Amino acid sequence: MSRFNALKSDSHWQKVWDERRTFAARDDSPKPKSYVLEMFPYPSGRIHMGHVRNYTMGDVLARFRRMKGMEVLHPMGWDAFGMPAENAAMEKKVHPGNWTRQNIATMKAQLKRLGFALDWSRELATCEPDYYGQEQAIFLDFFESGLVYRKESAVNWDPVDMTVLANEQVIDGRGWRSGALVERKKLSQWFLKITQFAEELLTGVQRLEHWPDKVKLMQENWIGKSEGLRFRFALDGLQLSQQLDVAWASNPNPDAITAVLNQVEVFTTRPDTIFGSSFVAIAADHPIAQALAAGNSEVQAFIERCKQGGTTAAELETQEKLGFDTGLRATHPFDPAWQLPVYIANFVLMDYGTGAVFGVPAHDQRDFEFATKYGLPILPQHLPAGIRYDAERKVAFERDEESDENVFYHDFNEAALEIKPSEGREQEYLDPRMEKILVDSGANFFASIPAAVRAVIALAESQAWGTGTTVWRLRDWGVSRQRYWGTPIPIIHCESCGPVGVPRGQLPVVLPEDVSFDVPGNPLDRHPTWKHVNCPKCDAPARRETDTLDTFFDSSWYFIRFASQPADKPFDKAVAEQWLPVGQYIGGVEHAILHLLYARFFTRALQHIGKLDVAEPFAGLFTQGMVTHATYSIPSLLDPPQPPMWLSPDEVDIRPDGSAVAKDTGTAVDIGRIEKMSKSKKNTVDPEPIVDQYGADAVRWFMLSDSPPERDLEWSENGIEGAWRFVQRLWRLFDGVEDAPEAIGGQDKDLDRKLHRTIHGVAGDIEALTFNKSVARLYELVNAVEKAAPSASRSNAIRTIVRIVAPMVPHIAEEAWAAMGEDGLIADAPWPEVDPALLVDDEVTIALQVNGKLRDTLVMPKGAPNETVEAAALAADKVVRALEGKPPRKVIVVPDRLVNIVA
RNA sequence: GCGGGUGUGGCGGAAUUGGUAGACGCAGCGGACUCAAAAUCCGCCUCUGGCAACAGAUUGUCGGUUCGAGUCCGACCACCCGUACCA
Repeated sequence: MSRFNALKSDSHWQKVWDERRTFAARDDSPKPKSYVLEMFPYPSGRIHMGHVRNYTMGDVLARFRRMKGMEVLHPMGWDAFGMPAENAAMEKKVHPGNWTRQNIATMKAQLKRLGFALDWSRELATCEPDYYGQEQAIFLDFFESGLVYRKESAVNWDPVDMTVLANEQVIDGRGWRSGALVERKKLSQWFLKITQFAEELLTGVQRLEHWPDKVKLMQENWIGKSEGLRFRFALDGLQLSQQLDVAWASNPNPDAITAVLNQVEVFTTRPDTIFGSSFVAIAADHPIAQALAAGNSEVQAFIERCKQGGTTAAELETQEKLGFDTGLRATHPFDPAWQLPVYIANFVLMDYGTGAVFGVPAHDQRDFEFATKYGLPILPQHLPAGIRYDAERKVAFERDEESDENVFYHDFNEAALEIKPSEGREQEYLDPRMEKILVDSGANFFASIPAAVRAVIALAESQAWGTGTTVWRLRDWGVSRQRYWGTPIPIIHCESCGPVGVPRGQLPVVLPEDVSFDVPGNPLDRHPTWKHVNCPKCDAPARRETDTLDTFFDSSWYFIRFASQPADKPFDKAVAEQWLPVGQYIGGVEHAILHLLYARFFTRALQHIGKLDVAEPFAGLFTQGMVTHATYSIPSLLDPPQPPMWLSPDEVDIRPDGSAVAKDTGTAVDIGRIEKMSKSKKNTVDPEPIVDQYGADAVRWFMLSDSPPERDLEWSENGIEGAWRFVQRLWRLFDGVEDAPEAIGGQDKDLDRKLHRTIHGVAGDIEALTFNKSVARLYELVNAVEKAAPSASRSNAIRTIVRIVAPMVPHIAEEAWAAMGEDGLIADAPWPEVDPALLVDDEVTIALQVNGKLRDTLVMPKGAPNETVEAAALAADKVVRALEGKPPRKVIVVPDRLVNIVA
C-alpha cells in the first residue's frame, strides 16, 4: 500500500489546474453565475494563518459551487497601497513600490502552494497605474457630480516631526517616533458625501437577508439616525459685556461677533428632559467659542487646551470632562427668568448636531460627570411608572406588593442614572410643566420616552421656537491623506479657477518614483517638480494636489474591477452587472463597519451617477473570526517611553514556568494580550514551513477543523498532526478501495444511510460555512466505513467520499480520482446526489425523565403513538425505581424524543 | 466612554434552535503488533463518591420563567473586535 506524497501531488495538480485554466471564470458561460470573494489581502510581507483561514473557507465554497454546476468567479488581488510600505521605506531604505511588489510576488507564490481555485487571470494590485488610474476617473466622476467637496477637518499633528500622524501612530497621546505630545490640527481636505446616502444605506442594510445580524446592527448604530429637536436659546448680552476684556472691546468687527453671540442653536434627542437642563455646552470650535477667543486670552488658552490629544473617538470620550464658563447666560425657552450658564466643553463635538447641547445631568452620564465637577444642579425629570420620588429626601422608592414595604433606591441626586428606563416602559414625568405638555398633547399622564419627545417637538413647532430634525451620527468620508504611497487625487489647484479636475486624457496621474523618505512628512509635497503644473482651464501656473486617497477608497470598488477590467474605463457596466452583486463575501469582523460601509456607499454613488445599476455590492456576507496569538515585546526603558520592540512567536522561547525569553539574547520578554495577528505587533505565524512539512491538504483540513469559522481562533500547532493523519487515512481508504460496487454486490443499509446523511449534511454545512461540522461528519463517516465489511455499499461510499472531500482537500481528491480511473478532473466533477429516502431513520431513541432528570432511554419505532411510548416509559425498571411508588402527577410526551414524568 | 460579540471537560468544540450536555478531534492513559521505534489497530478518558450497580454535581457568576434551560428573561464579571488616518 502506498503512502500519499503530499508535496509531489500538490505541485502536480496545481500545475495541471494552472495549465488547463481550470478556474478561469467565463463571462459568457451559460451556467448560473456565482461570485465568491474573500477580502483581498494587504501585501504585508508573507501570508499568515489568518489569510489561510480566510481563503480556505472561500475556496471550499467556490469549489463546492463549481461541483454544483455553477460558473464561479473567485478572484484574487492586492490591497497594495498603505502606510507599512512607507514605514519600510524609512526603515530599510527601499522604495515602497519595490517593497510592495516583492511582497506580492512572495505572497502569491505562498497562496499558490495552498491550491486555491482562483482565477489568477483577473489578478490586480491597487498600486498599479492601470488600477488607480481608473480609480482617478471615478473620483473625477464623483467630483463632477457634486459628491466631493472640501472642508476643514482635524488631524493628529506631531509638533516635533511637523507631520500628520495616523491614529495608529499615536501611542498614549504621543507621536510614535518623536514621543511628542500630539495635538489636533485643522487641514483643508477632500470629503465624499456619504451622508447624502445615509437614509438608503440604513434601509438598505436592514434588507440584506444574508448578512449577519450583528453586522447589520453595528452598521445601523454607526449610521445612527436620531430624531430630535433643534431650537435656539437667546443669549444674554449684558453679562457678556462684563466678561469682555480690553482686547475684545478693540475688536475691529464687533457687530458680526455680537450677531453670532446673540443666540445659540442646540440639538437634543431628549427634548422631554428640557426642564432638567442645568447648562448649555458648546464645542471648542463652535463659532461662539471662536468669537469669544478672538477677544479673550483665557478663552483662547482654554480652546488651545481642548486641542491637546489625538482625534480618536475613544480618546475624546474618555478624556477628563473640561468646561469653561463663558459668562454668557442662555434663557430657557419656557421661562425667561431661568438662566443657564454657557460652557465651552471638550466633550461636545462640532461635527454632530449643531455643535451645542443643553446638559441634563440627571439623565445623561457625561452631563452628570460635568455637573458634579462644576457644581451644577441635577434635576430628575422622570421615573419608571411605579417608582416614586421623594423630592424632599431626594430618594426614589418602589412599593413592594408582597411585603407591602418601600424598597428604596439610591439617593437620586447621587445616582440618578441608575434607575434606567427600560424599553417602552411608561415614565412618570415629575415637572408639572412637562405634565401639562403631555396632557395637552393628548398623551396620557404617563408616557413612554418617545411619546414625550414627540409631544415636546410638536409643541415647539406649533409655538415656532424649534423644529423636529433628523440627525445622523454618520459623518462625511474624509479621503485626503498626507502621504506618498496612495492614489494621487487627480485635482489641480488654481489661484483663479479653484480646484480643477485633471483632464481625463492626462490620467493616470502617476506617482513619481524619485522620492526620498529621509525626512518625515509627505514626499509628494517636497518633490521639486511634480506638483508644479499649469491650470487645465486658464493655463496659469498652478499646484497639483499632493494628498493621496484613503486606501479604503481603493478597496471600495475592487470587486467591480474583478468582474470586468477593460483597459479604457473602470469597468464595463453590462459585464460587471452579470456578476454582481457578490454572492458570498468573506472577511474578518474587523471590517464590519468601515470597509463594508464605504463599499456600500461607493456602489450606491456609482448607481446614483448612472455608471452601474447595482445597489448593494455584497448579497451575502460572512464575517470570520480572527486568528489570534499572544504578543511578545521588550518594553522601552527610555523616557519619554518609545514604543516597545515586538518579537514574533518564533523569536521567543516559552519556559516551563510560563515566562518568555528572547531566543537569541535570553532577555526577558513581556507576554502581551492575545490579539489578532498583525504585522505591526509581529504576532503572525507563517504557514509555509507547515505546508512544507504536511502539504496543502493537511493545512487546509486543519484550518477547517474544530473552530467555528465565525469565532476567533487562538493559533496553536496542536492538531495539525491529527489533520495530517486524517489525510493519510483517506489515502489508505482510497488506495485500498475494493472493486467497483457492481462487482462486489451486497448492501449495507446503515452505511448507505450514513453516507447520504453525510452528503446532505456537508452540503448544508458548506453553504452555511460551518466547516467544523462537516469535518466532524466526515470523521464519523470515515470511521464507519473503516469498520464496515466489504460490500457494494462500502465500495460506493469510498468512491463518493472522494467527491465529498474534494472541495476541502482537493489535491488528494484529484490523485484518488485519477487513480480510480475516473475521467477528467475532480474539480469539474458533479457533487454526489442525495437519496432523500435514506435521510430518515426508522428507529428513534427516546429519553425517559423523572422530574426532568434523565433515568433511562428507550428505543422505539419512529412515529410510535404517544400512549404506547408512555406505557413503555412507565414500565421501565429505572423509571419505576426513581418513582419510588409515587403516582405520576403528569406525563409529558414529546413524540420521537422524550417522556418526562412529573411525580 | 460608546457600539457589537464571545464564555460548555486538560484543550478546540458539538448539541436537531426549549427536550438524553460533552458528538467529532487534540492531548493523555492502558493494551496489541515490533528485537526496538515509527506507523497502525483496540480500549479508557467532565468532576466527586463507590470494586461495581449506581448516586450526586456540572455549560463565566447570581437570580428568574418552565414539566424541562447551554439555549428564553434580568443583573453582573472577564475577554475580544470596532470607534471614522492600521488594513
